[in-house]
Amino acid sequence: MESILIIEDEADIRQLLVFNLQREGFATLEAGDGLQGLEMARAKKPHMVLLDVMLPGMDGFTVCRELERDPQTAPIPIIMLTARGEEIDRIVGLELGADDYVVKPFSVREVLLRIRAILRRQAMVKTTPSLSRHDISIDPAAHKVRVRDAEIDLTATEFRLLEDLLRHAGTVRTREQLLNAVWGYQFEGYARTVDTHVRRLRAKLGTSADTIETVRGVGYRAKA
Amino acid sequence: MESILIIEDEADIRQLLVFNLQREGFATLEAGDGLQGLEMARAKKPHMVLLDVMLPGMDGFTVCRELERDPQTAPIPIIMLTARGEEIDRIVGLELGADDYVVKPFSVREVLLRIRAILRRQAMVKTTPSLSRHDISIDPAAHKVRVRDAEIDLTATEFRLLEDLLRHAGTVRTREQLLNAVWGYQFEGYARTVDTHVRRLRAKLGTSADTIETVRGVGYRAKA
DNA sequence: CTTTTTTTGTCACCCAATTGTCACCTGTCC
DNA sequence: GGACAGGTGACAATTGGGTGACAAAAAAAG
Repeated sequence: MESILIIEDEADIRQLLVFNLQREGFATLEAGDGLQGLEMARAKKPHMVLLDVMLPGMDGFTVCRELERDPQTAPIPIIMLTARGEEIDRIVGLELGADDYVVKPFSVREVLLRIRAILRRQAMVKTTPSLSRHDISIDPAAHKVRVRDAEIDLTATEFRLLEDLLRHAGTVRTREQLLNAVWGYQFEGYARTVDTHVRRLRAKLGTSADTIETVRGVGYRAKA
Repeated sequence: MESILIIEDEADIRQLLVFNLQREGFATLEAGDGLQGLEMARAKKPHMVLLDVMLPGMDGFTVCRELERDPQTAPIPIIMLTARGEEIDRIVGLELGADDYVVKPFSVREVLLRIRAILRRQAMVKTTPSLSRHDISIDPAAHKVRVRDAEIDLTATEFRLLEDLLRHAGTVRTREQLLNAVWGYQFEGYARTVDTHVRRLRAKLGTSADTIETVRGVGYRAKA
């Protein structure tokens, strides 16, 4: 679960954020001043920091700079909370290495949107590498598949299925596992739906169809 | 070294700016009234102009307009110095082509930050390369698009959409990603707005419409 | 300022591709 | 042969994207 550290001296605002973030499924950490926040960030390595600019003791800019300086905490994205909407604050904040800022008074929705945007952006960076097994190579970013240099057309589901099998090449994947990975956890349906998709996939793979092996009584496996 | 022209009649303020800018490593040019400033800008082609609104003779707005009109000086960014903090001044100033403004009395730090911000922004635009894929070439700086040597007219949104797609040519972009990149992260609306804009974009691209491919169940992709 | 034009975001409808399901077939292993 | 697991063809339901229309919003013109 994603943990978020809130560094904010006003208890009301902290409460508000904590309540809403938890409701949205985030774990929260709280700090009432800059120094405490800095220490907590170092100790707990949260996935994100919401940082108020106006803080007693060490101000938000300083905290931000410190977080950026420590290689341990530098990768943690920071969203600045600023009371004044002046351009100057924005520039300074982003120059410091903050990833985004929200101007107070903010709507909780806005904060959530930005948190999600940043997390998504991060998730994207760890882009899945392309895979090659035998004559099949897939490029998840482009969503393209080539069999022996010929590009083939797969539907979205077929693509995810093939990707999962290749990613676990050499390992048997049960229908259950495939349903979870390809269809998602909430999928409740006919287990043999998998069979149908494997069939369609094999048909499109043509001569390389045998890359996907049937393991009788267990599931399917891509040749290692 | 970056040279900055200061057009300001009050000697004290000019002094203050000159002193601080030089300390920060900028070269400075000075003009005490509008006409002189205009001439100096034409003659010296500074990298930036700090322009007071209230000037004897020719006022700042007029100078600004003149600078914008002359192709020789038009690319030079202008920061307006205004005594009144009224919204109207700001709008007029920016409408005239000024890049930013600072309200007097200003802090030197603020002015420096804005100068740096603009120079950084410029550096960014400069390094934004123009793109070409297949028959389409776009020039982000000039905001122009050519399809097979014929210039076509795109709206702002269409342009950003095309730019994003081309910049990620060969990679599928989900509607979500496009909304983030083209519309901004705070956009929360109908995801299929993207579809409509893709349609409009394709219509304008004419024969090259197929450069933008639909990846069913995933998103859109520009041909690599 | 008001009016006009352009741009933009939504929506409803349509059609085709995709998908899940089932009944039936085939092969394998006992 | 019979039981069982998986393959297969067919098919209906669903989904996803294209499209035209439209009103709100923004920009430009007067």
